[in-house]
Amino acid sequence: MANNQELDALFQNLADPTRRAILARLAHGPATVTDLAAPFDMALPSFLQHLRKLEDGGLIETTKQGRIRTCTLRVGALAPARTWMEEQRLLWEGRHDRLEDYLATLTKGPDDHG
Amino acid sequence: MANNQELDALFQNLADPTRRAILARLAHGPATVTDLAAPFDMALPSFLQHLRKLEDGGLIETTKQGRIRTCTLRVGALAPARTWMEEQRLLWEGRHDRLEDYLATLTKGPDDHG
DNA sequence: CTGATTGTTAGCCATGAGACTAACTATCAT
DNA sequence: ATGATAGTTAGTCTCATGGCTAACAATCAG
Repeated sequence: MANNQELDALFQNLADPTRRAILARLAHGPATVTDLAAPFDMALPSFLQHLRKLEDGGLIETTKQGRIRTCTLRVGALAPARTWMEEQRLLWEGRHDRLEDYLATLTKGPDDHG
Repeated sequence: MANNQELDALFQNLADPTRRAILARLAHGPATVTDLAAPFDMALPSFLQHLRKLEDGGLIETTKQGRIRTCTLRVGALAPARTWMEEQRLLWEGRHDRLEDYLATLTKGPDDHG
């Protein structure tokens, strides 16, 4: 099971549309900073902050060669998030059995003014 | 495909450990505000803000009966997030074919200081 | 060396998140 | 009515986020 803080950072990273778009674009293959930044109506330094967050969160890797920095997706970085969601779904499904049971206790309560 | 803003709010909601814990707890069945709040070392108003965020984000539903507010999970609320991740994964896997190709272009570059 | 390209750093600013206390409302029990 | 219980509202505080400009560093082309 992933650490709480890891999930915090992961979901936090995914909570931004710019960063999700970056990931989606990188999914098609590596790209340079300038190429990545082009579609966004945003100053470069602002954009770099997003890249840094993604890198800090382990979602991408970057390497610099000359003045060109190339960004690559870190496949598998999303795994902890998927795992958490899967756990949730299993719990929810397990709960279905008990739902009817719970509803029964409600109608048996001392007062239902409907 | 889910809207960007919907995903923003969804992932933002999941980026907090308190809120994830609330969801995990609710996965076992509905609970009242006080019951939910008990395990957290946090003032009630602070806790309520989390509940409100979850409700605003459509992750939970709440109903009040007398002075008791009962919170319930909204099953399926996580679906857009799961869908986005699944899309990502498909893209990544599709990319694998082209990875070797890409690496080939690198080694053919003007300079590899390896 | 000069200048363009590519990225980086530093510093500023507005906003929102997430916590708190204090005071309040509404319900239930007696 | 009184008081306890359950939740709410209002207002404050601090810090992180995400944007900007301006200036800088480093590399490549000529």
